[in-house]
Amino acid sequence: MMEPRWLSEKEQLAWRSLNWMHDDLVDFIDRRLRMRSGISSADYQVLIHLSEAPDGRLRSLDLGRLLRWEKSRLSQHLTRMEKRGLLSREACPSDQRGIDVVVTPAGRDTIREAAPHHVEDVRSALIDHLTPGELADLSAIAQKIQARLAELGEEDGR
Amino acid sequence: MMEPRWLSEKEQLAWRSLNWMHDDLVDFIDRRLRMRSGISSADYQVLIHLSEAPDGRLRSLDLGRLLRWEKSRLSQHLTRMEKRGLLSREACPSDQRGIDVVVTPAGRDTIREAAPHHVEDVRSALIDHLTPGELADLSAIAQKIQARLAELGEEDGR
DNA sequence: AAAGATTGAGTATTCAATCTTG
DNA sequence: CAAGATTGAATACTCAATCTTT
Repeated sequence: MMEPRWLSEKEQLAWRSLNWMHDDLVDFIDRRLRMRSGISSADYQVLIHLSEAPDGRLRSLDLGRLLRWEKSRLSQHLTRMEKRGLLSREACPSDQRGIDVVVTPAGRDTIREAAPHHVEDVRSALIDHLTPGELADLSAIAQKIQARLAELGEEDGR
Repeated sequence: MMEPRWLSEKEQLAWRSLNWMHDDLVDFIDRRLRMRSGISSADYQVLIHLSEAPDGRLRSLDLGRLLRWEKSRLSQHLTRMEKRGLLSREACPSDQRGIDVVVTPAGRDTIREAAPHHVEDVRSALIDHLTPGELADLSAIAQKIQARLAELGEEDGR
């Protein structure tokens, strides 16, 4: 068996830094949202997608695609948000199997209050703290890795 | 109230790409570890730190610092790994309040089998797929953001 | 009282099984 | 049977309360 190509110091640092940075970033954003607006990052994503859709309404299937969530995760999360009065579920007119998810007035109020602060947090932690060049580099690298992972995912599934 | 500085298309893309990339990356790494070696990424991190420590032994407190985990998360995770025979807990000689965590022979076998494949996965998904320049950029940006988040964390706590 | 660690309750996420409609 | 969605069980993480030792 071949001797494995272990990671160099630099490579280890890159891998660890990426993971730590992202953990810290997600932690920061989530904490700020919960403290100020009483919602999680997941809640925020759901509400943003709904509030940007025509009539604040989206088919559950489409919402799931936008969020890139598994169907059962979405279903459980919608149940919790519905209980809190942030959204409601209605029968889908075109396909009786589907469900329409609709943001409530309370949900609109919540996202209208939360969004400006959330954007400021993303700016102060990430966007405004990098040079335009760094931000462009980061964006390009992220997309390159994503494309690579899509390749690898196809290999796995084949 | 001031009109919020919404994110531009480019800024949104950077923010979304970073999140998607990291989610996909974590998913890929975790799935490969579970399929091939029967352990999660969290298990892997615990075992790596233990197996690199003298005598495969680490104080719970130190292990927690290395992992950057909350103490209760660590405790619950150690309980599960202990049940599976990957590690054991022993009384700490120097401080009766502390606990020593020790990797078992089974734990050593597991990590010895898993590590080379894991490193290959990190290489194929991230390291080897980027140019040295891109990797250096990514590493530098990640560290810069981490430093920024540490600043912001202090502001919050103050 | 503070430090190190564990426990139990509440919340999230995933997987498999199920149910209804196309 | 396939597609869209829900449910229940199993696992994971967080928070607050607790216990023991310093």
